[in-house]
Amino acid sequence: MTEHDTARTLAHPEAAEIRLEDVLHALSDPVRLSITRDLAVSAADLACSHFDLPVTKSTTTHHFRVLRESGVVRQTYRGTTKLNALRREELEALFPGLLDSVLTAAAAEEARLA
Amino acid sequence: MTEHDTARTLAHPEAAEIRLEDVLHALSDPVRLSITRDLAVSAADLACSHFDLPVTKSTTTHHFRVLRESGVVRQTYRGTTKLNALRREELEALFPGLLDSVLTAAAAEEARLA
DNA sequence: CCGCTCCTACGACGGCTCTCGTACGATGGT
DNA sequence: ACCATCGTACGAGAGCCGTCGTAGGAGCGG
Repeated sequence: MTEHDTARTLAHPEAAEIRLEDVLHALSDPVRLSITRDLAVSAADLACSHFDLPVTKSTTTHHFRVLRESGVVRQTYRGTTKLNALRREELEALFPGLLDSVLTAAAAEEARLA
Repeated sequence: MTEHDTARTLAHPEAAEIRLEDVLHALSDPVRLSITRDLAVSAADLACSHFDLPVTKSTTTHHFRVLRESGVVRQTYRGTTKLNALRREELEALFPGLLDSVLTAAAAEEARLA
């Protein structure tokens, strides 16, 4: 290891390549929506292992890949852990208000069903 | 026919039964998003046959059912034709700003890719 | 009554999705 | 050097999804 940024890199779509349908599809899964909400309220990036999800690690990996490939999150390796961050600014520039309204809607629905 | 509202009725979810994940999933399909956009800019309700979609009638029926069962549209029979209307007020009450931001995002993406 | 149009039902097919288990690579600490 | 931890890859299975064709029901107009 020459540096600590020798980390493997992950394929992310450019902002211009992000497709609305893919974002909506990514957010239409309960597990992924939950991940997205957790990221939204967290100040710092979160490691995959920080999430308490009702699925196995294999499935968790799958969901994070869907979120990354759809452009919802950006992932970077940091040692053995992988950090996740919402691509807020980019999504806001592409689809103004969309992410916020989905997050608000998710919170409203949770409150409504509780 | 005793009246012209002898029309068969269709099962719609109550407002309280509408689930965010179902709405997002409904809107994540290009055909259904296109239908939704057309309904949004139309003053009156639109018959299924008014849409020029790249799929057969069978598939069109399927997509309208997904939209109806997810709570995005309300469908009523009017003679032989079936009229479709967005459930704007109900969706706005449940998920404020969501539909508008999706519609705006779809328009933005269309402009961006053109 | 007959036909026309609009839409539906059903079955089918290919493909994608969500899920898992097991086995493995990569990193960092001891 | 070793091992523990974190995440990945791969294969597999069950189920859903989008698509179609064909056949048929419901209503309208003649």
